[in-house]
Amino acid sequence: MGPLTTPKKGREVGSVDPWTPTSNLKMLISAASPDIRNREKELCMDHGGQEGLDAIQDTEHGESEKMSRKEKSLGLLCHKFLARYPDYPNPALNNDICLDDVATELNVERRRIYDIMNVLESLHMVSRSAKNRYIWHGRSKMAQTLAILKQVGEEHRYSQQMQQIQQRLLDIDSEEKENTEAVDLENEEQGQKELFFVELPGVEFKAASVNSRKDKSLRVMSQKFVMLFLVSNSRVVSLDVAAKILIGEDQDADPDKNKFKTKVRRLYDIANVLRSLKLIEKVHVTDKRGRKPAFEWVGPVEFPQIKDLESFTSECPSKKKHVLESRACVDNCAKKLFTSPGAKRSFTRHPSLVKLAKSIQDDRRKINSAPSSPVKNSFSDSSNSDFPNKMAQLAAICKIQLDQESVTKANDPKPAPAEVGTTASNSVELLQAALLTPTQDFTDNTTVHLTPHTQPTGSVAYFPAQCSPMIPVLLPQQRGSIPYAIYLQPSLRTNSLARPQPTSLAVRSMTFEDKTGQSPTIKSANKESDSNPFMFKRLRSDSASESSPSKTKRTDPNFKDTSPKLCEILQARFKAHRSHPLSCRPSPRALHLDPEFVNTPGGAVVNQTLEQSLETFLDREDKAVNSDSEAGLTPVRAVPLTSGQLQTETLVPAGYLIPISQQSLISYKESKGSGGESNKASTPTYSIYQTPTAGSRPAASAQEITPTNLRLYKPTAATDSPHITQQAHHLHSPSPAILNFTLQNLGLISGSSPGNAFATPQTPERTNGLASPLALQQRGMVFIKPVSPVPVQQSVSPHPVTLITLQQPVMTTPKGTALPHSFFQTPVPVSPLAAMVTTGGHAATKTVYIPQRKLDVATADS
DNA sequence: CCGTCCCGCCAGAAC
DNA sequence: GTTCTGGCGGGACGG
Repeated sequence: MGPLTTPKKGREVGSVDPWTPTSNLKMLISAASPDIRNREKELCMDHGGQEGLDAIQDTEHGESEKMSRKEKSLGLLCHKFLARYPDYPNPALNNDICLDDVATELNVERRRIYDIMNVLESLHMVSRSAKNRYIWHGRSKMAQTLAILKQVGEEHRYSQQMQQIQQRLLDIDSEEKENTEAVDLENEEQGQKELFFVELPGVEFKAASVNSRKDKSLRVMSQKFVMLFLVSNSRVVSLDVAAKILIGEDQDADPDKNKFKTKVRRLYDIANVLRSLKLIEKVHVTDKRGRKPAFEWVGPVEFPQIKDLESFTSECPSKKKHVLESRACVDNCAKKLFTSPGAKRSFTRHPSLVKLAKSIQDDRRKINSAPSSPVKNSFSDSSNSDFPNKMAQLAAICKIQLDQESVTKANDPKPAPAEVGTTASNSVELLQAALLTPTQDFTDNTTVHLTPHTQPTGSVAYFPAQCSPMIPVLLPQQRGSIPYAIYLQPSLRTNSLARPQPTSLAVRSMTFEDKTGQSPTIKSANKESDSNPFMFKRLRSDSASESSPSKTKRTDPNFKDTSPKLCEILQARFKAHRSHPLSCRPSPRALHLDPEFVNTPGGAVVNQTLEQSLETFLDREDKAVNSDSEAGLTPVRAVPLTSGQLQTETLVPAGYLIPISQQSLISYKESKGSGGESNKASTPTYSIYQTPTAGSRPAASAQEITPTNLRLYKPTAATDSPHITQQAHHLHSPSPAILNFTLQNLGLISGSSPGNAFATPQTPERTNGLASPLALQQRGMVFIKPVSPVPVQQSVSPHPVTLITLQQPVMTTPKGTALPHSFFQTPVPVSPLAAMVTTGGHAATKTVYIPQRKLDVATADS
């Protein structure tokens, strides 16, 4: 904690006060920065020179009471605080910050510390690790954070808003109301958006539990405020304009004066901290009206990282992009994902992962032993460990899928129809979905979490989450050769970034919960009604497009959660066939979960956890199916492919179609094997949870699973190999990258492959039935929603949707993409996630964004 | 008088 | 119930 402060001079030492150290720091700081100097001068240094030190000391130790207001200012306090920590802390060291200690040492009330911490947290200079604790990150994440904030700000059109507001103020002057129009426009366009807390890639995590506070308004406000600077050309933002923009977003209307005043007060609080950070300086702008207080950005303007981020954020997020673009995005995502898969490497790279792995394993053990326990802590760990697994799984899956596909195609042309929803595009979709989801989720809350790549864990989480959401929505179609993935966005929202991030968040937050077991059950039982309101909403929204963005978004998070869960669920279902409901602890989830943070608004949601998400996911699917049919939406149809694969068509009004290589197919293993029951049944879910994957073999599950599945699904496939599959994919799939990826994975896969629980169970049933009929489908199948039409599905579902089969393998069609999707889907949440993750650590985040963008785009299009 | 913004009440979330 | 967080706005301070 205090190391920084260490050195002190005699004087300080002499001074008994706790301040001493601080004062030294101050001194240093002031020396370093003019701003500070000035400030301090005012406070302490008045006398002059050398004395400054003395003065400071004196003042400080003097008494708190005596101190003038200035001496007690938040800015000065922040300086003191900052002086205690290095700008670029050694991550290896313990950078814990204990609020109590800080408050005591700085001799201030805790309340004040919160103000500082909230602003610092908004810049990711600290992250909350637990109740009274924060972890100091210093400026190590600053560039990335600013880059992201800039992007988010751009997406929100802050610069435009600022201009509009300025015009209003100036032009019309205060009196005219005309502004309203502008405002309205803004609201309309932006409306949804609102922001979310933007999270950063690596950081996050912290204590899941802790994260949820409802608002975090100061944090969000701080980020928005910073965005304004980053977005504006002049780098100067007047206080009133900033206040208005911030007010507008939060709540429209009027609230006026008081509200404005309050906002301004807060802005001063934030500004003081930012000034201490030397990111802004106070200035004055003079317009018609006169001189107004304003702040000028004096921090960094360009961020190297941006590229990456952009790739993630901007690209994906970009809302505007056309569908085609979305495609591109997808590809990008896929690439990223794949690359990440290169993952293993990445794994190795990330030390954190390695470290985590152990802990994760431990956690898993714990989890297994104690199903009910949530394990927040483990999450992060588990997540980390999962990554590799996931990666492996993905690879394995890819391979398997390819093999299967090849095999199936070659050997069995049988119709996959049996399977409910098979979608080639699964993997892709998943990815996309994942991406999208986040966005949606966030919209509601307004906080965007960026969890980018940096941390694998987090990324992992993201993917899954992302995937899950997407999936439900999307239905890949494999018509002929054209594959598309459709992403449904409930509502398109402007905030692309937000969405994605949220997803990630959700995932992390999800971490898991005990609930899963229950919820799943319930859901399965009631798929429609209860379980997933979210799902429905999403679906609806997507399909119908009506739903409010926020809702959708929320849903997304769920999805995310679900995604991993889905995998599990699938597994569970499989197992369910066997039957067992267990409590499940989702070890795997834990993996995903990364606690990241989830700042999302609905922190709670996050917590809900994987289980829920899974449930939701399932539900969604079901719902989706149902809803589609019921609502008239067209959900996805299962169309028999030549090979017998089913294609799902989704009708999603709002959704976007993204061409994907093949989309993942979704198959419903269960349907075959267990038939509809599984789907319906929550049982499966249970089983899922219990199963294996999650619980029992956390780590292994992911990786192993894949392979296993493959085997199970199609032993044959193995033989064939990817080539065939590939070919097929190629036809369909557009992205070579994916293919490559898959190929690689295949190779990888071969390597790893322990069987998975999933696989096993499924094997018997499915293998036979499924295999033949649905080569592709089987493999990849992820499933999806299907509409009634689908033959196979019926068993599963009429509910359609849900299906998710475990099958991971399927993916083939879509080539690379497909594979990935399948991974996601298939493998239990975790595995897929893992895959995602791998890629993702970095990519993941980005990926996420992409989807969002797509969504956005879609929306736009739609 | 007005820009700043300290201070701390108090509600809500987290234990 | 207690503790932690943090929204919020009265009203003081300083120019």
